[in-house]
Amino acid sequence: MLKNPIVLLDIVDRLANVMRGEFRRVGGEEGLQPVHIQALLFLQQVNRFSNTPQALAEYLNVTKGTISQSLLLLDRHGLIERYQDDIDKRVVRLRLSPLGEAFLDESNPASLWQSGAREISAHRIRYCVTVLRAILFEIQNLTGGTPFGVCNNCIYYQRKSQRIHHCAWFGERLSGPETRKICRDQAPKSSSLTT
Amino acid sequence: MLKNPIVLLDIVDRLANVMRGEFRRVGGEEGLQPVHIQALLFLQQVNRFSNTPQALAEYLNVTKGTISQSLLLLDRHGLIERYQDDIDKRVVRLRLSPLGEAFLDESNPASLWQSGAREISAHRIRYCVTVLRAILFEIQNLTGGTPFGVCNNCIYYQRKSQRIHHCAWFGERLSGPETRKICRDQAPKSSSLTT
DNA sequence: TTTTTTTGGTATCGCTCCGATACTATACCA
DNA sequence: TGGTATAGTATCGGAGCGATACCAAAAAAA
Repeated sequence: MLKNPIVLLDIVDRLANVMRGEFRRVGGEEGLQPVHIQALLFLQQVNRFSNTPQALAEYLNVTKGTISQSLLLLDRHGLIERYQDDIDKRVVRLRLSPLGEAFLDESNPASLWQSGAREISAHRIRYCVTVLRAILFEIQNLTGGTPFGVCNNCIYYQRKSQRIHHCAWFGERLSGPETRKICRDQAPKSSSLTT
Repeated sequence: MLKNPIVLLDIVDRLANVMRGEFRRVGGEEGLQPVHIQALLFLQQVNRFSNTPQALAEYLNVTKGTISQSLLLLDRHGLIERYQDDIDKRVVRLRLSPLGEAFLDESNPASLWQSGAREISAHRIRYCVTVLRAILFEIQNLTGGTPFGVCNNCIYYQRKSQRIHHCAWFGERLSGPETRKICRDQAPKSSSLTT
């Protein structure tokens, strides 16, 4: 059956279009475009190894020049902060400003999605996440794209004890919340679908 | 657990961004933008009740003025045909031209997605489709959006015999292939998740 | 019927995303 | 130490997109 994947693609695309419209509506009050909302959501969820313009550009699949302009606008609006990396002085680090965090908290761009998914069980959500992650990872392999993913789903993630988390790739200890954030250098474990 | 839906939204958005980039690549050779590829794919899959600019605009979540320009471009490229509706003379009907069909066949914008989903079983794909459809339908209810969906998943779809399909909404007989196309006036059956 | 309102689509304008290119500064390497 | 690669910025042009105004046809109202 060749057509089912296409049906899935249709739904994914349409959901994204709907959310894009929602982001436009949410951001309109602040003069923000959908892409800016996506950028803010990215910064809300990315870990401290991946909060750079380059990573954001790859995540949103745009060029670094493009994202540079978007960041300029977000900076002018006071929604993000940019600071130089200590070690590599070429690298710019990004984070939400208090204003940016407040904006996300108040406007909650994902609230429509959350409402729409309210009746879906956590198990079904997780199932979909697993399947879509597998597709995304495979596509990233095919196109050579950066394999973004959640930290604790990575082969370099090590849980040394109840409270000690460690990344074998960057060689640094991780806090508990950090292990649930998005990382750009992710090498996912072989997926273990539950059905 | 409030965060899992957000994770799913992230993946849906990112998959859409990746495919958007792929559409840009595919369409670039013909001078087409991602939105034009999406429009062609829509026309490839929509049924004869829903092949209008208005429906396409709602599907892609853009205004009718915007989609009118996109259709103008596709028409200039000879990829679509526009013709007047017999009954309501305000309505413009759309269809892929032979050139448009050939373009989709040759370039196959969804091939990357198909490759990425190759290893996923049909069952898992269907499962995801069902869940995402439920979310999409719920969101459409909340926003008052048009409930697009596949014809044979609609409460107005009636299978009168092995080969006789009927739509109780439009009051017309349907061919077998038609029942698998997208319709804009869809009222989905209560979802029956298989797990 | 005639008039009014609604609806589907088009045309035009301005804004801003976005890719492409060129450029700077830092880091890495031989 | 000089050459290359990389992270980011600046600038330009093309094009999507929303907003508005407009037209024609249908539907509703009077």
